[in-house]
Amino acid sequence: MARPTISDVSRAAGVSIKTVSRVLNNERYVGAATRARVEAAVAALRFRPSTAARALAGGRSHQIGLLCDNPSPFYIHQMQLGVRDRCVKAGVRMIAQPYDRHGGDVLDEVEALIDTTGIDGLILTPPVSDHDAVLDRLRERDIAFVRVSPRDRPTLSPSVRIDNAAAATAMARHLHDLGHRRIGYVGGDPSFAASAQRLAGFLAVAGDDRWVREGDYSFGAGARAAAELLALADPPTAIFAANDEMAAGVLATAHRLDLAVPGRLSVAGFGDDVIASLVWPPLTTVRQPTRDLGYQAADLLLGDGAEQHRELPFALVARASTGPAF
Amino acid sequence: MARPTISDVSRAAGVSIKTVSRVLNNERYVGAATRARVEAAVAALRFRPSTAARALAGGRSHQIGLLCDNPSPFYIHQMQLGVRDRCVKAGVRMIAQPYDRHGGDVLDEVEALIDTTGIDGLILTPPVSDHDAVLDRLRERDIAFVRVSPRDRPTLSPSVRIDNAAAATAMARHLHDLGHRRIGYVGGDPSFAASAQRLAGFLAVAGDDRWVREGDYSFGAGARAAAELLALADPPTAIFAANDEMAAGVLATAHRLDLAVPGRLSVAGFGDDVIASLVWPPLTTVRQPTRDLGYQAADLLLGDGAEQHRELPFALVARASTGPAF
DNA sequence: TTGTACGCGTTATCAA
DNA sequence: TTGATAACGCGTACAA
Repeated sequence: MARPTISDVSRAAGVSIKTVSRVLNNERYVGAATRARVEAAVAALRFRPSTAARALAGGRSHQIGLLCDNPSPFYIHQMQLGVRDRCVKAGVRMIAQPYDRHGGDVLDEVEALIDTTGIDGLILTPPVSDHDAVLDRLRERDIAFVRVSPRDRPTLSPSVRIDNAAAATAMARHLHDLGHRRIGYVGGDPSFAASAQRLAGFLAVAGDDRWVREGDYSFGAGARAAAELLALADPPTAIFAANDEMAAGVLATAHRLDLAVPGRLSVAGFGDDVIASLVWPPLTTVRQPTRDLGYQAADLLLGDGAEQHRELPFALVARASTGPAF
Repeated sequence: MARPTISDVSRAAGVSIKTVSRVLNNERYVGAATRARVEAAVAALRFRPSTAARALAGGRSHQIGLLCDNPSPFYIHQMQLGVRDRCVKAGVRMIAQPYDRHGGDVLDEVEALIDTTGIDGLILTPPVSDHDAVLDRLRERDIAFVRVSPRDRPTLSPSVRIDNAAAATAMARHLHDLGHRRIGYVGGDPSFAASAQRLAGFLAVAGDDRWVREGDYSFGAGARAAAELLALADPPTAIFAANDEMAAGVLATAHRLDLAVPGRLSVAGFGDDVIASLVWPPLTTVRQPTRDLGYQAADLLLGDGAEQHRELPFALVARASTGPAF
């Protein structure tokens, strides 16, 4: 039994092809009885319209793209799940496109995606959300897009974000409130907008950058930065890393130096709270609601286009072992 | 400047539309000079064929699906990257479809995927690789598919796998060689074929199942099983968990009981070796070459169909802290 | 409220 | 080795 087509449905329902099409696309001017008969036929034949034919005839492909690369697979996964959920509800297919921000030509990939699939819109996550060449091309080609956590050009497109600076400030203040006065900070990959925002938020509390070190969101970077910080004459009593993976690295170094015990070094992170709860002692983290970012981004892209920007709340998840250290 | 079409290319190259099509599809019977001229025009216009039109006219969509759900986002991510790489090389688009093995109707999702996108083939990862209803439907509809790590029906389709039993045996033997005589085991979600295979491999060395406990691949399951095992009158001196996340859970319990120090409890896992290196002490793991599984699966699907099955090697990554415990 | 005719961009068929 | 023409399955424009 081959795949049914609209004309099969129209025959079964005793109406014209066009009427079936109207029902499928929720157009007005269809009698209730007619609509019911068509819907019954669609269900009976398990008919599903061909994306290819729709794209060719109508100019809409009912597909959207999701461009993702991130140091954390958790981030990518949650983002995919969030976007996917809303796509399913909207009857649109998500084309998740993992890409490599180091190798490869992103601009070319994006154009290939647009040209071959005919996607109706695109969701960009960092760091493509600030890739000017890509953004400009999307504008030229008049492709709708939503950016997740962009740094620049706020009016260019709808976007969703969390307030990274405020989140980092909240964590720094939390550590300060616990009694910490020398707080170390391990920064993230500067190609991500979030990195600078988090650092700024941290400095708003810390004041100076004596205990600030560079990182790149990798475990190794966290471990190395911690080694450097803890070798100082006046080492920090707490270290806040710009993501959970680096925080795990900090913790590994702390273990090596026998400092990973309650009352000694406190370690905090920022992220999806997955790694945070796997390591020991469990990290205190600023939890980023990644899946919600996906929901909101998809909603903005699939919605009526009226709304422009959404900011989501973050959560500070404090855990026992981050208590005062002296 | 709108997207160029074949007819733009044919005009630029001074040949017919059909000839351009021949070049694009690597068909025979195209003169070398003609081919060169067409290729030049394609490059100049940055032409890329529309998937929609190709699918409609030719019956091939140049798209394949990848159906993934897994307790580990690392697994999903690596699998997507592996499959994607080979798809790019083959000029085929990967439609990565994260699905939810608990909620939702997988069979329906698969059919929707096939009907709407017209994919030419499908890669199934556990646990769909053993979902009989899905497999039967794919056969009925004559959709090519490759399974990753299937348990049953070996002749049904090409497949790629690792020898889970041998891997678990290797780890058990490793622990035994280190001097461990009471080795605990935390099993995985029974809906995954790998779980039974790994348990069998473990038992081949361990002999009896006194220290075997059930798990579901979650951190909490590992933590609970470890608490149970370590409360026994004759507790294990090492615990081997069926994945790294449960191993991290075991470790958390060990920390709570002050056993996570060299010379006390040794903990081993199985997985992508990412969590393994984030926790402390670092786990000894059997590393599963997930990205390679993706490469091979895609190669089998996109290849000439001659080869049927491939088995990939695993690696035992031993780390310092898994030494003898007495 | 419903139906008819046409075209979207590509591949398949068949002829040259 | 090349080219003309008819599909593919659906949405759009317009007529009824």
